[in-house]
Amino acid sequence: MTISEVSQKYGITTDTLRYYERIGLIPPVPRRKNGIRDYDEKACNWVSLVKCMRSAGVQIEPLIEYVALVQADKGMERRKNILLEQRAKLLAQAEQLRTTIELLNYKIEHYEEWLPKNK
Amino acid sequence: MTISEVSQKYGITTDTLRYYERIGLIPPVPRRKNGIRDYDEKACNWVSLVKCMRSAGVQIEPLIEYVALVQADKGMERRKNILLEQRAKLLAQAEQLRTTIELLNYKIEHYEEWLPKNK
DNA sequence: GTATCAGATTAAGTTTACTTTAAGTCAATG
DNA sequence: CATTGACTTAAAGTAAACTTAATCTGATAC
Repeated sequence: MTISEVSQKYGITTDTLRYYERIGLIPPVPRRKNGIRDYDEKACNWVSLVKCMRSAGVQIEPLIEYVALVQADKGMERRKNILLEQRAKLLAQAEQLRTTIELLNYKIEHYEEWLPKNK
Repeated sequence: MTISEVSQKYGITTDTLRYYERIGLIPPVPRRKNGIRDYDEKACNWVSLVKCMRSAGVQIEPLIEYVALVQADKGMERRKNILLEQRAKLLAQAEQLRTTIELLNYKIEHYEEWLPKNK
């Protein structure tokens, strides 16, 4: 799979895909002889994982550490801890989101009452 | 209320409070004769609102527009739309968060199974 | 009365996460 | 066989949201 196909499939620009690889957010992608990237299933799965994490707002730094540990096939405890830490953050974020959505619901209702009367 | 009291109350640095005011994210705060800010209840409520929105990830730009409209006491329709737009974004974000938390749950479980056996 | 400390302003600097630019390679098409 | 278009790298640039630095003012502590 070429980089532009992967780009299309996951909605990530080719620039960003190369950037992710360069900084170690995804492991090195297999290449053809001429140096052109040829994403296999494993590489795609990494892209998919990173896309999921990033669009939830997981930071790049901890992900880089995680990816490096998986590559080196070590640090199982540490890897689990990274996942636990990130999940904790996302849970807190979800809670904050809930609160703010409630507030917005309340405010929007207020406008709903007000607008028909005065318009 | 002084700026440092407000800072403590909401967990926002004084620098950030001044920054927010400067860019119009909160309306001008009342001052004492010597120019020192004296937050009244209204000002505090703005801080509280902005804190809530910002910690949920609502962008500054739309909030500035919203605050300006409220200040000018106009654009009710537009104001409501801003709130609707932001709520829609937060709902989408909440959904993405849910997906990613699920994925993390799954992965963490996997480590939970694996670790006791091999450690 | 002078030192220190909260508060003020303006402008420049920082961080995170990309994005764009510059410059080059290579395969295929007209 | 030149040109088009996708691919490559390295380095510089950008956007959003603060943060820090430099400098100043005025009130209270010793």
